[in-house]
Amino acid sequence: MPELPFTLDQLRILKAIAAQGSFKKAADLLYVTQPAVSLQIQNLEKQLEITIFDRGGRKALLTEAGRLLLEYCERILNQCDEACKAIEDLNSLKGGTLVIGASQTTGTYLMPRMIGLFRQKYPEVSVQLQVHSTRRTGWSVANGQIDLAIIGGQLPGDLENLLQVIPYATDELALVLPSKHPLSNKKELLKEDLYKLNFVTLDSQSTTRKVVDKLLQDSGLEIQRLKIEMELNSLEAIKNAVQSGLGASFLPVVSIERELAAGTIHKAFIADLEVKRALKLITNPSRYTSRASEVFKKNILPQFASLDSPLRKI
Amino acid sequence: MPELPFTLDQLRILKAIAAQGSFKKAADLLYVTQPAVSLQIQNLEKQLEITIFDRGGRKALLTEAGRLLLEYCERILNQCDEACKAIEDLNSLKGGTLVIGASQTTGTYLMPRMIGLFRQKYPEVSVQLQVHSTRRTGWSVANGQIDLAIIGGQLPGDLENLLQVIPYATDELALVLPSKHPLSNKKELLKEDLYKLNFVTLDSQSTTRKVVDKLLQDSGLEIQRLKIEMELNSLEAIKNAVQSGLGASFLPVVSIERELAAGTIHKAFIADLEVKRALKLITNPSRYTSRASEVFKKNILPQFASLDSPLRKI
DNA sequence: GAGTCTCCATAAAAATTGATTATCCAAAAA
DNA sequence: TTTTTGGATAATCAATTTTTATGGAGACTC
Repeated sequence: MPELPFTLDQLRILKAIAAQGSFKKAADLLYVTQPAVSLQIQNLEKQLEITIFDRGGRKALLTEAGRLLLEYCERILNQCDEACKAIEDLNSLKGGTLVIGASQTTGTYLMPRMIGLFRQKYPEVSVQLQVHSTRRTGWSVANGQIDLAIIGGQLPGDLENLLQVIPYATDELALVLPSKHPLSNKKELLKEDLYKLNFVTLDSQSTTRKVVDKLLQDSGLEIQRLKIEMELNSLEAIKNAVQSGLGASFLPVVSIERELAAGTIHKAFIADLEVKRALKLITNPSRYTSRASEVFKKNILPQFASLDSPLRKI
Repeated sequence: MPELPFTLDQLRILKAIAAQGSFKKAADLLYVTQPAVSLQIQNLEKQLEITIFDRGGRKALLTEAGRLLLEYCERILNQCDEACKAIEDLNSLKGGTLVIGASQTTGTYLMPRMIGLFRQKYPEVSVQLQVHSTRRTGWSVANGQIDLAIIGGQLPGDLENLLQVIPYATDELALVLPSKHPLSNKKELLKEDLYKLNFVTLDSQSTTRKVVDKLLQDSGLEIQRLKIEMELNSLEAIKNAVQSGLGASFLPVVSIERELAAGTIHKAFIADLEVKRALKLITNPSRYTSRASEVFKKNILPQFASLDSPLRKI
């Protein structure tokens, strides 16, 4: 590993002298004394074993070696300036990348709106959204591939301790029926009515599915008695199936806002049963938090947080 | 003029850490202690107001800002390395340019051989030859446009003192006749025979012409009695004129070697008259001497110098 | 899970580097 | 000539950097 034969300061001085044609003027320009520039140039010449300036006449003129060095000097200093600007932009959120993680539901129905808001405020920060399972998202946050994420499922125990988990919002999983289903006229269903329905569900690996199963089970239902018409792996597909009258399903309300408004899907109420899950914000406290990430968490998320979230208070 | 927010040393350290994935290993690589590395990175982070490394785990990982900076860092350091190499090449004569000045005669007949020899030894140094009048060449040397030059005439007095003038070689100006000229049979001519000749000469502005006139005059000849058939401004043109039988001329022997060997031109000897002029090497002592110029003067010129030149002794 | 190791941070002391003031010298300008 | 200007040099002084020594936190080992 070779020693560096010059410093940026020396290059800066070299450039100044070349521009001003004089050691003294360069010194004035750089707000140092003339001996300082003299010594630095002498050091530079000694270290590179070249003569850079002809000091003979009234003006300090570059030698051939001097001209050669000046060329590189300008390039190097330009790169330095550019680097500074890039860093500044990053600091002032005029650049950089924010990587956000989310589970299927949040990623599909919530994040686009949030990211839109963020980009409106900081159009020069590029945002990347990664939709993965809770588990995978958790690991990505842990090893820094994702800056922050919102998940709806339960993290593996080891990650639970490693990451910072903040309750963020409550996501209601509504029971939805085809709008022309006989039961869609009843004001309120009973739990037992569920056994009469044909369900279209997410596949059993899905976090959302597990959450729903667990909540139903906790409320005293025997989930093996529920009839499952089919298992699909996309919420959109399930929505279409329900609208086509193929069956009922538990779907996040955020995912069916449009359909409810249009009346193509019916949301049913069940006595003594609310299927709700907590959405959680996860970050990695042991990692550097980018400015963009910070701002997203402080300014964007709270606007979508539920009232009981700690994020509301900020 | 903005302060530089980082030093090359810091960039070097940054690069080393990024490459090694560890502060300690970087320290070892750079032959410094680990705290030195730590502090420099801390300074860098403080000055740029960014976090560069996540120091959490086993390895030091770059943050987004770190990666951004590293990119510029590599570019900058590469430019530095390149600059060093270019300078080294210049020092070791593996690059650079040598600008040589010469008058018409030397430039045409002597320099090409010298430059050939030089380029054979240092093929990577590009050589530029500028053929101009003695006067103009002198000024070019004075203001540094030419590294060194060989002239055959007299410099203006002021330049004479400013420049270093070293006798370099003696250039004989031979009286040449058409080979079928009646006088070309005589073993030796008398001075008076010159009055019988028709001369083809360089134009009267030319340094060589002035030198010849002066030497003839000094030897007692009345130059206004010499018959001048025509004045041309090119030695080659004169050579052709002489070969065509149009007249006689005084020409530098170096310029007619080939013609003498071929017998197309006759060189006459004149009793008690030798027309010789001194070729002189001129350099500018108050200016930086490039390595190439140095080497040319020390190693190439002597091989072509006459025995009485100081350059021979080197 | 206690012990050990590794790696980074920190504090104080030592060394190196760089800047300044005060002259000096040489060359250009008057 | 004399004066002026620009650069070199020397000694002092200040700042930065490096080192030594030490502490603490996380990661492997048994």
